[in-house]
Amino acid sequence: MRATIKEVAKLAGVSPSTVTRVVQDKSTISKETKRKVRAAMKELDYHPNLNARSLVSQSTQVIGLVLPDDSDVFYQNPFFPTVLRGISQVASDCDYAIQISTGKDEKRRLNAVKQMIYGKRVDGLIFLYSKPDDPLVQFAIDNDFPFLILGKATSPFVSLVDNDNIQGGFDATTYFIDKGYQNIGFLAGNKELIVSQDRFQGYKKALKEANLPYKEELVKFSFGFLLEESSYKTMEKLPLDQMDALVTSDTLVAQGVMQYLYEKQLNIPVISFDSIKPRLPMAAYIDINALELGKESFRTLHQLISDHKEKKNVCYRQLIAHTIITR
Amino acid sequence: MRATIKEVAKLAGVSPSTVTRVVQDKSTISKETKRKVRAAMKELDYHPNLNARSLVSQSTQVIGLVLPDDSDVFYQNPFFPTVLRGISQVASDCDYAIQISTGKDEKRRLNAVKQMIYGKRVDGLIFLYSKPDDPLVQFAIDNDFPFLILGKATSPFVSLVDNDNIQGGFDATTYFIDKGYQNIGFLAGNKELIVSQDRFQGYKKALKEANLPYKEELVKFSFGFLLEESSYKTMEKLPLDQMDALVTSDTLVAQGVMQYLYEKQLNIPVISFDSIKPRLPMAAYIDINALELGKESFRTLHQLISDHKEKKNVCYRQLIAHTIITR
DNA sequence: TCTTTATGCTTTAACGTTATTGAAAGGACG
DNA sequence: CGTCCTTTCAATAACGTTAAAGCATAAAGA
Repeated sequence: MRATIKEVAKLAGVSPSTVTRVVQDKSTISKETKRKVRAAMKELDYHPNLNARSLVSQSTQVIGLVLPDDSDVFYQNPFFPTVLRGISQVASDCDYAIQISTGKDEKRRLNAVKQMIYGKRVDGLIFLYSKPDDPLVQFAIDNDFPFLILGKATSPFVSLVDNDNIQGGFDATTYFIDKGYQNIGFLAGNKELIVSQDRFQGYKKALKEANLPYKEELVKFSFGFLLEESSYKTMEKLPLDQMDALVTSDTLVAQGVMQYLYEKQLNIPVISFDSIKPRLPMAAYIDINALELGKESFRTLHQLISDHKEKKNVCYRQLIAHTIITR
Repeated sequence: MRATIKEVAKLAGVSPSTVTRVVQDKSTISKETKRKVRAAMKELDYHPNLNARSLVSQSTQVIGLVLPDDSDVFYQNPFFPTVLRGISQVASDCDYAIQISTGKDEKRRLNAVKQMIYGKRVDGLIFLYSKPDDPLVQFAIDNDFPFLILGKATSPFVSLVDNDNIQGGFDATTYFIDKGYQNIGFLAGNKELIVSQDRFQGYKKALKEANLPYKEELVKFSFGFLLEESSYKTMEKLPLDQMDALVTSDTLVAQGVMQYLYEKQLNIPVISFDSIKPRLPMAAYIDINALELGKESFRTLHQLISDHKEKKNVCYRQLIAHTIITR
């Protein structure tokens, strides 16, 4: 049986609350008392019961991670483990533990989130996905619970951490401009996605600042369930002979593009976005720095949690810088 | 502020312990009392404080997942999210939550595990990796804490769930034998790994049962940090002209092999092991069923936890069947 | 000398739940 | 009519911790 704080107190010849004060190391305690208490803790191999602590202190030092549905592609994405690592690294440095919530369907996931919040099992939540009108996010809002979305905004006034896609599109395009290319194409995935829109916006901005003309015929959006294949096909519609470089918005798009270029024996330099080093021979890629995204998520949530304790109602929106990696 | 059990009791006109009994739904309670209590719970939107519950009941309904080091390849492996999904599915059906432990280095991860066990934050642990003399596993053993390894045995008497690699090697080889091939090669990764050994054993067993001769020259083990490349090179040492089919032990090995065959324009059918559908044009692959591996892990741990409560000291070793997927 | 202030510790009362014990009420049975 | 169950509930005492308030003692200032 594990030793309790009372036994430590008795052995050290002090009261339980003194042991607490030594553990917390915040109040004024004499050297001698500290020594005695620490010796007693060591001798009895004392470790506090965190449930008891959470019960009285109203805080758990645990955060919850809300994962997307099982079916979500996110799961197969190397982005996910990397973000997890980032969160986990900072969390463990701050002595926070991580609880995750996932499940077969939305009902179960909502249930898990309810348990976390109602059951007082976590101090805050990070949503590792973003979709409009998500009931789990809404639940957190309704309960005035500290949370943050890693991704796009789905409602006003929610905090979030995301990568700067406008800047990304800008940097990708500028990379080619600096190399002297004049006719730079742009091929993105689903036009409805904010990611695509933002990167496109960055693309246009780069052209404008370099005083290069925007040519509509060099821009295409592909769509379809199999993005790789639809991008392959969209390539056929682009005037490749008038293009000397191509910015793509996505790993899958890039894969379709590269496949096409390889088969047609074309040599157009391509830049894309990814969170891991792409296996394809691209000119360069924008590394979206999933690790830092994870780290900053935790830091921001941490801030949100302490703000919440002080009844402050704030909203943080952080954009994480990427790195451009050239071959 | 959240309603407590006392307020529910007062509203329903019963004692707090009666509310508990209604929640647990195990004792004999009159229909009428149940109705009143449930109505009160609903009206006050009551949800129990799980920390308080855990404190007194000495159980948390949470399990811990111990992930490997950040540096581990496992992280980049699609195996990981799938196993996680499997665990999570069954866990959520059993009303268990999941806490994860990972971190930059072993020291931090050990710390996290200590917090989980000492702090009474979880009822059991699943290790999502297996390596010899792991201090975290040893810690669980020393503390007589219920746990299970998803993977190979590292010490005697530890419970585990793993895929049946001997059977896998056997089935892979038999697949080719049934097709009429007589000269089946075997190429594995690191010979020291139990996985390689087991699959090799299955390979030999299949040959023997089919009364085919075992030809040592058709068997090679490659090794090196970059398994894909070393496998590519090992291919040069195999007498491919005397071989009409090849069993490989691993996705990465298979990738090197396929690359080699593609470049040399050779047409030797290959079979490999994987947890997702391989992108390469292989003859077939052994799907190691990561989802079921995860599910069974939780079920077994669940059993271990209740065994532990009854002071039973048992050791389960489950092997999960794979599926053979042909093109 | 008397008050103030700082230091160091203890006492007390929670936090919100559940397990245990036992008691009241009602019925069955000899 | 008393005894013995059953059923149904309540009272009480934990579970292990911390926050808040209070009480000494010693040092410093007036």
